[in-house]
Amino acid sequence: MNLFSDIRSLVISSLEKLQSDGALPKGLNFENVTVEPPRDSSHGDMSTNAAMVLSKPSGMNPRDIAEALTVLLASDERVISADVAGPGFLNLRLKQDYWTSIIPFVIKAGVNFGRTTIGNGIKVNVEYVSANPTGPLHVGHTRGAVFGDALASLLDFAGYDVTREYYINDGGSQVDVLARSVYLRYLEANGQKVEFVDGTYPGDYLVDLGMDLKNKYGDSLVGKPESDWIAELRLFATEKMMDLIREDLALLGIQMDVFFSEKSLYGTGLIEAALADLDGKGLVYQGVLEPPKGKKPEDWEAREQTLFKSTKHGDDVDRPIAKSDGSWTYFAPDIAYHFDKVQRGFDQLIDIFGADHGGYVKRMKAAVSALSNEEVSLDIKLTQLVKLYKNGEPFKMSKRAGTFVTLRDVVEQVGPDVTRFVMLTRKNDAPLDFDFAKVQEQSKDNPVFYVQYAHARICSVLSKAENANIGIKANKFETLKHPNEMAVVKKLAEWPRLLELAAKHNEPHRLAFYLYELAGDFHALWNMGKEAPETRFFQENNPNVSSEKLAMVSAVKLTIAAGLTILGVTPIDEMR
RNA sequence: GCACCCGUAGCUCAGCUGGAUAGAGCACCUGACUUCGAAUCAGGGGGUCACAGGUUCGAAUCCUGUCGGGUGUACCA
Repeated sequence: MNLFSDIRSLVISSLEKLQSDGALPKGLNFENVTVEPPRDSSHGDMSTNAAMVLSKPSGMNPRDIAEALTVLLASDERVISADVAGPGFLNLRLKQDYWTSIIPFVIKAGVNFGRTTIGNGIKVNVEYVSANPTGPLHVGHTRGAVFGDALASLLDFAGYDVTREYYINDGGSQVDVLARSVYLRYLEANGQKVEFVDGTYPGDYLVDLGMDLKNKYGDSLVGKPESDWIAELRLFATEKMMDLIREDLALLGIQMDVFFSEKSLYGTGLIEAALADLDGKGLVYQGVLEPPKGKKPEDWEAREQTLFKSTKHGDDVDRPIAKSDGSWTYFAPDIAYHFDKVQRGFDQLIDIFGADHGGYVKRMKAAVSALSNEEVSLDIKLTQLVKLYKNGEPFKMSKRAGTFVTLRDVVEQVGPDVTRFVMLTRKNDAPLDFDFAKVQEQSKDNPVFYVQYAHARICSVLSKAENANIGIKANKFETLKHPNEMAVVKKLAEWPRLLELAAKHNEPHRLAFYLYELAGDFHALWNMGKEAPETRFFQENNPNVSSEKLAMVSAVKLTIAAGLTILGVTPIDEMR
């Protein structure tokens, strides 16, 4: 139930009536006609731009269209008044009982309030995290993990058929580095003194793996050449690391549907098949790239490589898919991976990258565009840096020394709910400050708390009412009249619309901001009960009025719960 | 050099498909607790939406250019 789309339907059907009456030309496109809450509530309850967007295509004055439209709209039983304002805005005031009809609907829908079918079962693949399997997830991965997971839930709620996917980069040279690092730990377990040089991973999360290897092989690998153990250790270490990463994700309540191994693309003909597809479209050639301008020309050497003509699909330069020695670049298996996604029948692909991978956006989009004949869309969302603080002081981390802040560190300190919500209080492409002290603070300064507190307050008053045997009214809300009460009810009515927009733009942070606003409207109403006792939700001597107000706050509670659930945050009943 | 992201109140940020007088929070000032949970609320001051052009009925939003910040820039993944 979306009151805004209901009224939009009314506007559209009224426009059609004007057409059949000859007051408006036929063949107009109504796609851009919107019905939305006006910025300033003094203008009315809902506002439509119909007259303005149809002015040019119909060749009519916007005010003339608006005037004709008001007559039809004003005759609808839900409408109190329809006025033309400004250049041709049409402002509607709607009856109180139309707004309050949302309340029983919310109560019936529960945490499914706002669930829609606009996704229409479209198959969407959301790929996120996809961290190298060389260590535990750190705080930067956490943001991508939370964002991707919330986005996946949001799309699911909006009626898409969602697959959550993780691409394991287990095919490249960083896995050799991992294997060598584990080998060093193995030597250490055998009593040798070792040094972690040039690019090996010094983190102590590999100590246990060294011990495991010692238990398995004794000292039989000590002093053996790399060729004897590297393949075995690669496999062993990546499996262990993926176990670790799966555990880390589970701490945040994240469960992937698919873990896709890069390695599985090698030696199976899949890379060759993807590149053959591009070749068949005339997009692969042998060539030499221009040197990049403004950067270390002294290192530059002209090399002939296999290139993908990504410029044909919007990229700035063509991209190498094979090195000069003939082996694949990183891009080649990535092309094959996205080819596989296309072949699995997804209608839309979404990749979540860290902002430091922004340079790959155009080439990946070019690849998907080429591979799918422009039929599958790829949206790439970049998540910006997370800056850590503790009481306002920056929190240093150094990957070189192996002392980075892990996902586990964060979740164990502040809990999964706080971690998730805070990560969503910024738009994905804006940097985020994460202060360990602040996010645990129980004050208005902390949006997680503020929203949870509203939910808990409602639970508290509902349980009081229950003890007094006062129920929740199911229809006919006649006493909800105060502007602050109506503000809350109207806010509730906005939820389905907001959800659709958030899903359409792939922006789950909008839910977090909405919940903060809804909680604010609720807290304001609550406090009003001090000065105006007749607005209190629970009034023992007036069960009828109470049951209406309690129904309203129940609806607020359920909407908060619905929103938090999509974001992966548990609503809390009590905070004492 | 080029590409992408960003520039909105003193600070941190929202701002919907281009829509009306640009909004929150923090901080600052003033007020509200014998309370349906004051961990909250009400009110106040605070803006050249980086700058300059353009598109149009209308621009923080779209286009071009300039300035400033971040990220990335051919045989790493």
